[in-house]
Amino acid sequence: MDDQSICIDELSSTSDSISIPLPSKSLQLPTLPQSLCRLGSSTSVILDCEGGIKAEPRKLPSSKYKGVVPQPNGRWGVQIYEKHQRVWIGTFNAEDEAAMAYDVAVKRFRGQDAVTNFKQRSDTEDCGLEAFFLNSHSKDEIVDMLRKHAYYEELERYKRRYFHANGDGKRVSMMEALGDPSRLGRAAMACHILFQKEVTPSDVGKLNRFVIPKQHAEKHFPLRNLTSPTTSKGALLNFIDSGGKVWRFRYSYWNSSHSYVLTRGWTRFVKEKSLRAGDIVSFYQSAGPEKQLHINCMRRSRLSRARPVHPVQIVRLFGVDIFKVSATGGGRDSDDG
DNA sequence: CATTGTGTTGAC
DNA sequence: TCAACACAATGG
Repeated sequence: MDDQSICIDELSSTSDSISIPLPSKSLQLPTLPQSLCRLGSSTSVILDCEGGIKAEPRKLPSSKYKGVVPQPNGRWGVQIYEKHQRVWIGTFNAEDEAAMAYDVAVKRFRGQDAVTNFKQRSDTEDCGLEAFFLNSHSKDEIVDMLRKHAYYEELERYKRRYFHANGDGKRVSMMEALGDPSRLGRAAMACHILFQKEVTPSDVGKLNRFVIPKQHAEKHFPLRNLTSPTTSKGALLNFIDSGGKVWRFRYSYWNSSHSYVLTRGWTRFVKEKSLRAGDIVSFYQSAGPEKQLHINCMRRSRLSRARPVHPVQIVRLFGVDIFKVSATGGGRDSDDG
């Protein structure tokens, strides 16, 4: 039951060509995850083909990693699927290297919370930077880097810029880290803010409803032509929070109070987020064909107390809120909420 | 020529 | 969506 009947033709004198020695240090891969040192690629075992001398059908050893497929020459191909179509990520000598390439691709294609082969780093700053780097490039660009085995080189280059600007130990904002404004422009397009609201006591009370200011509702959530299933009872809208969790609310118009509201599911959100009156709830939408809606909330703090919530520009990127404070304001900006 | 990565199919 | 398989396209 063990085998997948892996028979490698050893007809040729080239003993086993399957186990590829890791290219000692082909590229300084960033701290290969510990978890990958198991089983390895020891699939060079030759299973006895009972009595059979017949030439075996060269069966390629399948990879234990997602998105990784064996190549006839013992190398490993990487592919990801999107919209019924395969996107080829490239070929790699090491199976682990291939698996990591898939992880990079899948994070770019499906977001930070996508299923990956390896456990992702827990370093917040590092992850934030990589997320930013990833999403500052198109999918094509990322795929190109991976194909050319230049992704980590490029990423390190980007990080060096960041840490250099940060040389004296002072923290800099993501804004500054970007350096290239055009990059920010493109990245910011990935997700833009629709509107914010300071929640009222009744929004977090027992009514299980959140009132969306009419102007914002009609502008961003027109009930008429929503793509979601819309009935007389309203529509179901999905929102993704900063942790990648999906929240589904019923969205409808209450004739009695002439207001647009989120109802079913709202209390659950309030409870999990420990939402309190005065907190700020923000709504975002990703650009592109997806138009995915996002929701995020934050404790009333310096931000909203100093000002009536309005004057601060916020761009939410990849789970990170980026605050652009007017130069005339505090003078220095700071991230780290 | 070696190798890539596309065409295709069938499972989940 | 996904990988297994076959093999045409690729390019050095």
